[in-house]
Amino acid sequence: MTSARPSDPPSPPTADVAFLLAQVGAHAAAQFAERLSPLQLLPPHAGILRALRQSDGMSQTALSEKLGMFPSRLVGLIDALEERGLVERRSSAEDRRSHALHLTRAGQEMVQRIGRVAQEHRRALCAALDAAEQAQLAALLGRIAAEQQLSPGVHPGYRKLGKGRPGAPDG
Amino acid sequence: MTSARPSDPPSPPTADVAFLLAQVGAHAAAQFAERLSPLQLLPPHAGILRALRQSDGMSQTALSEKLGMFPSRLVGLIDALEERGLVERRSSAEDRRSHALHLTRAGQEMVQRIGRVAQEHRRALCAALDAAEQAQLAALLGRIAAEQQLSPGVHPGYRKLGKGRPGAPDG
DNA sequence: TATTGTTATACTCTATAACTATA
DNA sequence: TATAGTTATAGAGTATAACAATA
Repeated sequence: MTSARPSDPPSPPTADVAFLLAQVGAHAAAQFAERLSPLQLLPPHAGILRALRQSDGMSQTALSEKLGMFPSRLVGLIDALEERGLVERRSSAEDRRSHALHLTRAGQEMVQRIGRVAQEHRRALCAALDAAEQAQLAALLGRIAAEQQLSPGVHPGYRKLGKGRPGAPDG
Repeated sequence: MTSARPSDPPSPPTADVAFLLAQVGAHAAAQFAERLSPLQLLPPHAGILRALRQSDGMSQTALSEKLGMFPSRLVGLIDALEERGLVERRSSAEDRRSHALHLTRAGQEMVQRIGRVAQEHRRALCAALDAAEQAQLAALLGRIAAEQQLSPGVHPGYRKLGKGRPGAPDG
């Protein structure tokens, strides 16, 4: 693609902006998944850990709602995290049906490692841009995300859909 | 998300830029797929038509290479397009094994309709930004795409992977 | 009777492998 | 023997439905 210097006159918007968003976004997701694999985690695992760091002690139902995924899907993901000692299911005394989810010490450390991976990922992904430009990009994307009512920190790939098809490629 | 006014001092880059890219990108892809559904097309179909408009008469092998998908996957997709009279397989006289793929008149018209859908998609997706900001965003994304060596017009969701997992959510 | 979490099942998408017809 | 395209098979990933325990 051609780069645009600041002095270039602004060109009228084309549909390419939307395609570029989908293209670069899918690339970003794939790269992140790859960087995550040495930690033996899949992106949904990381999303769960991230959500728990933000609000520890959620029930599975609450978490599934927050992440927009089916409770049944959560089961296997949490199983894996619990087997590795990153997350703990504590059965509540009040309502013995529900499990409060807590990050263990190891889980908190894993969140730190994920953060470092994410930083390195950002660095490599945005190598073409300097710090100011990256901030500019973040600001533009943040405004789109807000206007499109995307929940902060929740990837659309987690969402459960009523009827429509899931997000297939292209954009 | 908070919006940043031009007067704000540039903040240092955070990993959020990468996540925002994946998040907004996945949203863009999902929205585009939804807008495409009235045309009875899936995103890969649109990708094929787009590629054929650019270089009409390719063989299926050449097309599969260009789009980064397996030839076997292409078969069903092209079947659907041919049944609807959008694409034509012309068997070559020289090498009767290979089929040259051509857009029909209806296929060319469908490409026009897809273009209009893409424009409307872009308009809705980038409603938060004015024309100059959209151009700015496109320029930044284009530089990332170039530096990351993404083929223009080719969505990573099409690619065939050797071993690594496909692009799961998050980012 | 309703709800939490779980298990079981089905469906979609796509990679891999086997096959045919040409070359 | 190799290649273009096709068909058949199998594996992820995830939604839907059925279920057990508790409320």
